[in-house]
Amino acid sequence: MYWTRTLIPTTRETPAEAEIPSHQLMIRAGLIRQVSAGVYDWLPLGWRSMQKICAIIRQEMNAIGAEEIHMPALLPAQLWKRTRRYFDYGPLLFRLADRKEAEMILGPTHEECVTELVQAYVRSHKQLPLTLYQIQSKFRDEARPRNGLLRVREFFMKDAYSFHTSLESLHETYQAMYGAYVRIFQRCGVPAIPVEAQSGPIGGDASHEFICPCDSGEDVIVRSEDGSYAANLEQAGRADGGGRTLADAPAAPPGELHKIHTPGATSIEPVCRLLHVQPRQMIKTLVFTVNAGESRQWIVACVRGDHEVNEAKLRKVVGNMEMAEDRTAREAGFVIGFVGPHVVNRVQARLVIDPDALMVPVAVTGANEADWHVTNFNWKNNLLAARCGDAVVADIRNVTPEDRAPNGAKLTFHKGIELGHVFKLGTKYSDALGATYLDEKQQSRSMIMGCYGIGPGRIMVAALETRSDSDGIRWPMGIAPFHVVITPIKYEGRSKDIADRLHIELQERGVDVLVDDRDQRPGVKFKDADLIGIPLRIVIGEKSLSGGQVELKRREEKQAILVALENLADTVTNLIRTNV
RNA sequence: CGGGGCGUAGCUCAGCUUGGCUAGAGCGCUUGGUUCGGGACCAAGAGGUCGCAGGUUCAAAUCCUGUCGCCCCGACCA
Repeated sequence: MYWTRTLIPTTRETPAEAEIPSHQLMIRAGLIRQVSAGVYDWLPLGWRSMQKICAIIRQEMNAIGAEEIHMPALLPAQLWKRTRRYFDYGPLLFRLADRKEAEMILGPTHEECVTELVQAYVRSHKQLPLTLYQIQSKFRDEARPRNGLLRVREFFMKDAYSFHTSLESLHETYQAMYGAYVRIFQRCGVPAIPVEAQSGPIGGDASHEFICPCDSGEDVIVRSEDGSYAANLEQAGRADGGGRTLADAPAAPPGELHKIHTPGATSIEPVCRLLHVQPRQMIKTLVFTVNAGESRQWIVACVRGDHEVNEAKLRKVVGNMEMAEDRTAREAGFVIGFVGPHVVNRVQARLVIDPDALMVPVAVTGANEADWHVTNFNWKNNLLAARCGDAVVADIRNVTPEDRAPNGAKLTFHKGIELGHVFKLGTKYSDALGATYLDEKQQSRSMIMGCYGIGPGRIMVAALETRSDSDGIRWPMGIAPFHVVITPIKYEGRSKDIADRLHIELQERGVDVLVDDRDQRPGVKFKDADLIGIPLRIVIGEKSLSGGQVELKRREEKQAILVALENLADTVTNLIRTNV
């Protein structure tokens, strides 16, 4: 391809709205252009890279026996109502109506669609296992799209779905996927750490995320120092998270519950400042609700003042709850901002106590009265004596750097970008949509499913975030828009002839070549070549040409080497083959 | 959804506080010339509904109201 025949709108200046490096570079190098919040055009360079990423994904999917299909992005709402996700997915779901007022959605994921497809044609255990995948646009009406391609409303996703007659078969495919994912990220040249993620209905090791460690990431992963344990923050367990019961509450020291005026201090920090206590001496009390149809159950969750409630862990204890709405909670008698555990003496609620909160012998906590807290709170004195029955002790908080991994090792925290997710689904969708098969004994059974997603756009973001330098992008060879950029100092005369010839010669060897045929000063061409980050650059200039040579420079190295023209094609193809 | 910020040339921004005559700069673009190995220089040009609507005023980019869009922090979400 010739530079003047394509569209590579590089810019010297960084657009104001781009904050993270990958976003700035994608715009400056002319990879993408924003159309609206979280919606982007893919320009030629960006699209070339995207297609290479997708090609790698396809090869690895096909290699483990997954078969590509394509499903629509536009889906009938009806299908999603059958699994209730139409209601459960919330405002993240794009909803629209067609001209007949029929409700439609834009798919944020395709479990319903693929399960419905499979139930239509697969009836026998002889047809299973089966793995189908697609690479396709997904739509999510994100509350706040941000950070360029990191969080967007329309994006590509590779989503694969597998169907099985047994957990063993599911596990086999899961392992194959896991292996394929490792190879995909490796071939794309981005680091990706598999971490334990929330496991859903099957439990155990049923879910892994692949995270690229990077400061711009929105996820937090926790690793043990010895590298043997890695999980996302939501999932991360700790060495002493379980085992305690109410009976372990520290004995009651002497002293009465003491009310103290704390006007306007509705959170831990101001209370600590006002009363000169440490967060770890406080008990943080949060109110959640479980809405089961018409009935509503209140959940009061207590963690130590310096800890955070982990909603996923709490959900495992109490079922599908959510943070209580401020107004309704107040109406029910919770003085939001000043709630203490003993509120359960007044309002019917289920109490869940984190072990560390339980072990605070004398605590400061809310007085259940606006602008008041209490000191000298003790579980045995002030609560358990009366209401031991409904309370449970459970690990419901995020781990902190002070915690130890389940295996006892020290923990480290990293931010990262989620690139992919493998997940054992179970029978949630096959049950809801009737995806059943007949087994050898003519028994009808629900298929067991797994699902496996990758965000190709995020792979690109991760590559740019982790490899760029102050001059611009440094594409990994495997996903670079072009392998080589040929930069004639002057695109005329002998230099032009050689550039054109090399272009053909390299292309015939399957090399992707860009010739900078612009009538520009060399400095401009060099700066642009660095910015768009093509891994190899061939400079054709009088200096070396007189000796029958051209300069070959790798983007990540400062120095160019001189290569004789007749050896160039071999040298280039070798470099491409040996570089990822 | 809560908080903050911004919409002026293709891009980055000034002008707005204190209303005033023809709305500016740099980059980019066009033409001509001189240059030519790390974002050249000279000259001449093209390019603007000042986001949109309404209001105040003799007069609005500037003040007021509404609205749309975009960005950031948080909440939500995987």
